[in-house]
Amino acid sequence: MEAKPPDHSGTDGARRRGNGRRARTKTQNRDIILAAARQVFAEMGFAAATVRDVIRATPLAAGTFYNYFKSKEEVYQALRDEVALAVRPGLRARRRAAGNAGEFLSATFGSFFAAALDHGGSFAPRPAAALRFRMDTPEVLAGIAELKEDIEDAMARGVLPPVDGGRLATAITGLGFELSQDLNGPAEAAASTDFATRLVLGGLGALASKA
Amino acid sequence: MEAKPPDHSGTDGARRRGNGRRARTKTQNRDIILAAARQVFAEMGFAAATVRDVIRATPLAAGTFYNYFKSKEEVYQALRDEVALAVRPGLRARRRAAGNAGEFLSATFGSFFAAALDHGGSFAPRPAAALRFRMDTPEVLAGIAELKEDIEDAMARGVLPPVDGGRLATAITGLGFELSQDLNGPAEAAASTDFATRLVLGGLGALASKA
Amino acid sequence: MEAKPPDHSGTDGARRRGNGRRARTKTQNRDIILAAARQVFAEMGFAAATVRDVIRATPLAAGTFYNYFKSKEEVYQALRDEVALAVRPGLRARRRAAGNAGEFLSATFGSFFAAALDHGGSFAPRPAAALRFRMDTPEVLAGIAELKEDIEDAMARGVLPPVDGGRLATAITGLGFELSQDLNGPAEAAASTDFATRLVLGGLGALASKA
Amino acid sequence: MEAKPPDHSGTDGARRRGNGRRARTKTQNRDIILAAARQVFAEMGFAAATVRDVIRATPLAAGTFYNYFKSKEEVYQALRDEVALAVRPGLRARRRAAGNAGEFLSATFGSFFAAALDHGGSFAPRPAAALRFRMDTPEVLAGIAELKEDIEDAMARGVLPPVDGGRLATAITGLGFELSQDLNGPAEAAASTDFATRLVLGGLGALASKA
DNA sequence: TATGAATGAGGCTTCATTCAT
DNA sequence: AATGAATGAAGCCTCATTCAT
Repeated sequence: MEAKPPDHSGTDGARRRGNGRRARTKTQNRDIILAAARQVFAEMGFAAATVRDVIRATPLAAGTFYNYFKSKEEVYQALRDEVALAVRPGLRARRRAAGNAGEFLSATFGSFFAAALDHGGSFAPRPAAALRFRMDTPEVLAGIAELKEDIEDAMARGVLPPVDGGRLATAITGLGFELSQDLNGPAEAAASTDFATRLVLGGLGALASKA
Repeated sequence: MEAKPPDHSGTDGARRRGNGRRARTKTQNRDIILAAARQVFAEMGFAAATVRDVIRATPLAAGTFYNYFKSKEEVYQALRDEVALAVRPGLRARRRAAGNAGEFLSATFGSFFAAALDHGGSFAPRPAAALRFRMDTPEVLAGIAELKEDIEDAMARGVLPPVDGGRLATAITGLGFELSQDLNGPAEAAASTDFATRLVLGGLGALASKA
Repeated sequence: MEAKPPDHSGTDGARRRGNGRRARTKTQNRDIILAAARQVFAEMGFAAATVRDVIRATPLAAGTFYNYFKSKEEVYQALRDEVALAVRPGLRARRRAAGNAGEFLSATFGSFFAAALDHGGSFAPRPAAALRFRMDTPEVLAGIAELKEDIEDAMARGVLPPVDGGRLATAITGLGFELSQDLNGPAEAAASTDFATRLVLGGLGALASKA
Repeated sequence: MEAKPPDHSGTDGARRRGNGRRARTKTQNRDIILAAARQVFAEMGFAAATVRDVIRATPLAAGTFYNYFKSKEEVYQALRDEVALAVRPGLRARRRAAGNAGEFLSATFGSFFAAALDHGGSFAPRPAAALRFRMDTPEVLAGIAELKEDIEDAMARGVLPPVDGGRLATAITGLGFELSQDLNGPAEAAASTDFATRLVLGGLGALASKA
């Protein structure tokens, strides 16, 4: 129970005043943790990640995490909120503005593959145990939910034919993830966008003529 | 080091009351573990489940687990392989016998969803924190490779139109896994099979007319 | 989550077979923990002691503790039970056999000071923060409860006069503890026994003649 | 490093709404902490209480605690000293003025129990796991030393019989602390005073007739 | 083979304490 | 002085895995 005073001196005498721990402001630290969490969740998946993993991806001390979040889940929530505010409005807008199914789909797949590329292999296989995991990070789950909504909206507007919206969203999601695994550059992203868009576009026609 | 099923019932077949030597038939323990693992993974999700959880769902001792599997991942693999082994041979035959794209696709998706259903939740998402994951075990990877071969074979036979075979296989795989996550009964499996088959069928038409 | 295998090889090649960890049997380990707990509780008091403190006073690994007890409190219970069975029956017998108040009291104080001496300063001041703590270890609490019972029994038998039994037990307890703090040898124990016995004996007379 | 009461109200006397400079009178924070500590110790026991608990029971910031006290123990000491300072001078006077042993003892025990009562549970045992403890802070030790002096003085004056003065002081101390643990109101304090006084009074007669 | 106790790494969280502001 | 975020030691406990029997 007797805590020893933490050793702040360290081994480098240049640490003092100004660029020490006070160089990191409160808001900065929150962002540092969020950034680390995003990366860690992307790399090893939310379920496999531990709070310690997040902390380790940070210059901060273990206890500092708990000044900002009570648990891994709470970080997750914050990430959701953040992404919801930052990434998705644009995609939503494009989808909502889509005048036809092709625009809707190419916006969707194009964004998805672009994001996958940006995340530099975030969705790619891990070496761990030679297994391939695919984790739904916060933004992904939120994105799926939005996709579902947008599909329903598009159907209501006549932009998409009236097919099974839930399955369509699921199908698009699966297509997107699987095709994003092997992306190796913008050219492939474009080709995959084209492929997926046409596949689903054609499929929609077939589904609509029957349903 | 690879887990091998025990071949003999050992020396204490009379240990359990009531059914004599049947109580210790070979590979029984392996099956006990697999059954427990399937249930535990289904109940709490693969990521959240621990080896201990699996053992606890078993009448066996902790050490016994390691006579059969090296890790949780290996059990999972075995669970997957079980499906693959049961499903693949028949699937291959049906695909090779397919006279048109619809038969090819419905055989593929139908088998896949049936297997997913049989495996009662092995693929299904877990509540909240236990997010979705997917593992490509060797057997599964082999299954995907087979799909690719079969697609090429079908194209050569004119059963499928000449599109990008690699992407088509990938697309079908993604569609299959994603749609299999939410299956809740045979009716849904049939509906998903129908949906996926028509989607890809229509898509193939669209892709073919351009490519 | 990936645990590395514990290093059992150590640095001494003579560790193997026979005198390794299997040299400690299950029951022995339970006793080892109990003995360590008794000492730790006596040294620093139950409330201040941690499970880690107990483990550290042991050659066992941290996790082993939890094979035997769920918590500090559970050890405490076990200690109570143990002491109840081992130490106190003799004292009880002597008190119950006491033919007069003097015998009752000298048995009580004599046992107490002997135990204090045996415990080699268990009740003595700690250097910690220059404060003196007096903790009621399990045996102490149980002993106090028994003292109360025995007093009532003795009053019923006419061995003790009918005074306030609760306060008498408390008074004897306080006297015992305080006098035991400065004991430096058997001679002092005897002198303190004599002093306390006569003090209370005389006091009883005075209390009885008024009450 | 010793905690000193702050002497000035500082520069921001107008900081709290409503009562101007009175809001920041000197030593106010020290008293706030002491009051919070008294309550927290009473509620959860000294051992279980943490500095954080005390701070949380306060409107003050964590760091402020350390402007006044170095540790939990120091707060406890201050709490004790408070009593001692309030009680000792009067007690001394009464003891020195005592014309007989009864007056001497009832003054001693009466003051002690009254103080214990005033301190509302500071000495009382906590539920279950938080066991009893007693601390002899410098002030308390000084009080005991004073008792010893007063006893010798009383013996010299013939007010107390010539018995072992050291042991008598110790006995009175132990009696006092132990009986003070269970006090629940003024009536009990009076009863305990009466009980202890008569017990020791009678005991003194017995000890004297032998010694 | 099966058993299950032992192991110790490591996850989670809270704590006492410091220190820039 | 007062603040309160940062720190990291250390408590608690569970886990995967080993190994003597």
